Amino acid sequence: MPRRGVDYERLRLVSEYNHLYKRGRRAYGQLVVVFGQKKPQGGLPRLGVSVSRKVGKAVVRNRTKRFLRESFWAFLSEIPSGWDIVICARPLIASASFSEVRGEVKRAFGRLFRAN
RNA sequence: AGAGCAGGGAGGGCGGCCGCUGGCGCGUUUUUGCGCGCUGGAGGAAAGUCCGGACUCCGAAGGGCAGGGCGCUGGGUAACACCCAGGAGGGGUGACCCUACGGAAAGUGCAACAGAGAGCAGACCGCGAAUUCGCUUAUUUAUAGCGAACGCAAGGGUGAAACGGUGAGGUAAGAGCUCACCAGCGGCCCGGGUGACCGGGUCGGCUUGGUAAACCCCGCCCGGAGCAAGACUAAACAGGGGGGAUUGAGCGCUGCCCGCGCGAGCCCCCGGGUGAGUCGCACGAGGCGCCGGGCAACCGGCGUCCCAGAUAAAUGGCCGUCGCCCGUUGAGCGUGAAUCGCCUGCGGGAACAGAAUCCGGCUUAUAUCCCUGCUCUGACG
RNA sequence: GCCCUCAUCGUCUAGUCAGGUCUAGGACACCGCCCUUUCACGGCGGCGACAGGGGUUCAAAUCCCCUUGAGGGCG
Repeated sequence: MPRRGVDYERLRLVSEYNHLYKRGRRAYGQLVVVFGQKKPQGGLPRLGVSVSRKVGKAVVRNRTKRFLRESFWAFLSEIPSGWDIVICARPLIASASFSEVRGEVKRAFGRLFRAN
């Protein structure tokens, strides 16, 4: 398995999230909504995760975020470089297992990158 | 063996691969950063935010009113609405459990419906051969009967609640009207206890209801906001518009007053910009062990340990194995027979729940398992 | 994270502070009947709620405590 410690970064600024929500490309699923856009300057792919209180309590939200990050790392090699990704959880994800979440993210990524 | 009471504890272990995050060291790099190694990384409730503090700012934390909280006694504590010990009342056969448990003869208020009457109460049915009047019998009186006035509150009935209970005397009928005992209230005295209170004696008037999680009275406590508090650095926008007040105005920490402070340019609203980083931020009323004091909560001494610190926010994913629980396979074993236990194979399950300034409590949620002490019932000895 | 507010028929609300005439009132909606040739309007009647649990009280939508669910503010 190739080493993948370095090859992504995290989104940290509120303005970057808002920019993706307004300008980014979207892919809707039952459990998640994925926003994405290619940065003009390129670089490493960056991930942001958003889980609102509507999803559930703190335990559920934390588990959901871990599932989403784990899914992102699983398909990191399929993401073209220079993309910013935000994965938003939808309320139904609270009762899903990890394999279901991973499948959802895989399908959403497929739709998101299909045009490229 | 069954049922139960009280207290305490655990909240899966080990290993592999891939990852996340804090610290330290080394290497590399102009720096940000990156790599490697070592090491730390959720809970008993981290939760609800219901109390109490620490801490920070508001002026140095002042006074009064208003407002809020608490409420048997003694102790513990930084503090508490918490904890410990005790008292009283109530519940349970019992082990034990529960209690916002000051004051209703300081005052005000409230009590629907029903009922005669609901707070210095009242008379519907009823009771009444005393007293007065009328009528009937009747010459009149007496007697008897009926009705009314009047007297009474024992009995019936209403209600959540009806102004002590039982017995005797008393009376026309009755009534603490009188007496005995009992219950309850108040005063005084004696004894025990730090105290709440307990035990006993004596005297008194004969009884004086409920509600204070209604207002209130009494005693004690509380200034307000909250780490998104607050301090600093950097960057950026603007140097704007409207209004107020104009000399003891205005402002300064909830409402008012006093007091105090600032005080010539101030205040309020609108609009605009940045919304990045450092500190606060983890050594503390700290954990563990031993000894001593105390019934206990807890306190003191000594030794030892450093044990999460993010900021779109860290503990996860996959797998192996052992242990636990549930279901099930087996002409297996205890065993003679099992629905009981053990072994074996297969399948499934493992709760409540995730630190965000930090502590002490309370409350609520919690699969399963373990330990200690005690009670009741049944059987056997 | 910290600090607040609210919860009543299907919907919007009155009543809550000062507990009792509350088997909780009104409007819209819904159902049935009347009116009309029919629909609408109008009239009459009906259905239908105190978020859940406990406590105080003779008595709780109202007072107190806990839980649950919505909504808001603070950098």
